[in-house]
Amino acid sequence: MDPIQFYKCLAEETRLRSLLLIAREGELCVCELMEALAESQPKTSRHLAQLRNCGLLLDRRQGQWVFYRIDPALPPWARTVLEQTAESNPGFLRDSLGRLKHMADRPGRCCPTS
Amino acid sequence: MDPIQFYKCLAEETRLRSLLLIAREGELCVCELMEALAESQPKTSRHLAQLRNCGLLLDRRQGQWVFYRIDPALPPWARTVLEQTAESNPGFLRDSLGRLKHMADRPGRCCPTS
DNA sequence: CAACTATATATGGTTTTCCGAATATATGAA
DNA sequence: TTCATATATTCGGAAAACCATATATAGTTG
Repeated sequence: MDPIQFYKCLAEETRLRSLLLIAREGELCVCELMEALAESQPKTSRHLAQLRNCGLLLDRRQGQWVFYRIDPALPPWARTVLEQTAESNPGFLRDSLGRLKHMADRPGRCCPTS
Repeated sequence: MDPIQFYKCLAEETRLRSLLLIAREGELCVCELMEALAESQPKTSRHLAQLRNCGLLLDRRQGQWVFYRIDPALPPWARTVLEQTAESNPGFLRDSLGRLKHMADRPGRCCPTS
């Protein structure tokens, strides 16, 4: 994991929020992230694709939905960075978490999360 | 410290190398960083100014030289991020540290470092 | 098969970032 | 004051990142 590429991935709101939300929730699908972030579908999808291409996220398809999770191969130092950021900046995710909690009809997971 | 602004600062080679070198050495002047990074004077200076304006670095003038150090007000989580990055990516600074060690006529510090 | 939902991608344009070159400022020495 | 060194900043252009819109693909349901 190249540090520069890693930090470029974190240096944008949609991507950083997505990463921290996914790290916290274990797994989220695109429509859940759209709701949590209050962003358009193409924008959400595009940034998730970038995070997958850079090796930060893995995806799995379950029916109509695609669920993203942190790539377990992500090096420990990078995980630590994500954890520190989330723990020390609770306000950064507050609104997104609120919208996620209140979201109706969230798709169910068929397979246990990590 | 806004996480997005912080990560934008880290998402560029000259800036990330400068930060990690300064964190490791305690204090470095512009000409030392130019040598370590093998970059031009305006480029080096411009990125350092940006890091100072964002609250990551402080500077002090000593004679003809300007020494930069990590701003002690930097929140602990951000320091942790820098430490983790440096510790876990030794190769990232190898060449720069080599050039710094072999640099001739490095300016002396008059005042004790932190 | 058609219709619907969820997701992905392509296109074109706007904004941001980055850079080199030139110039300006500050300090120290003569 | 003049010269020399170290650093900062300005300017114009090039490159990269980002976005909204439109369209394509995949899966589900009927």
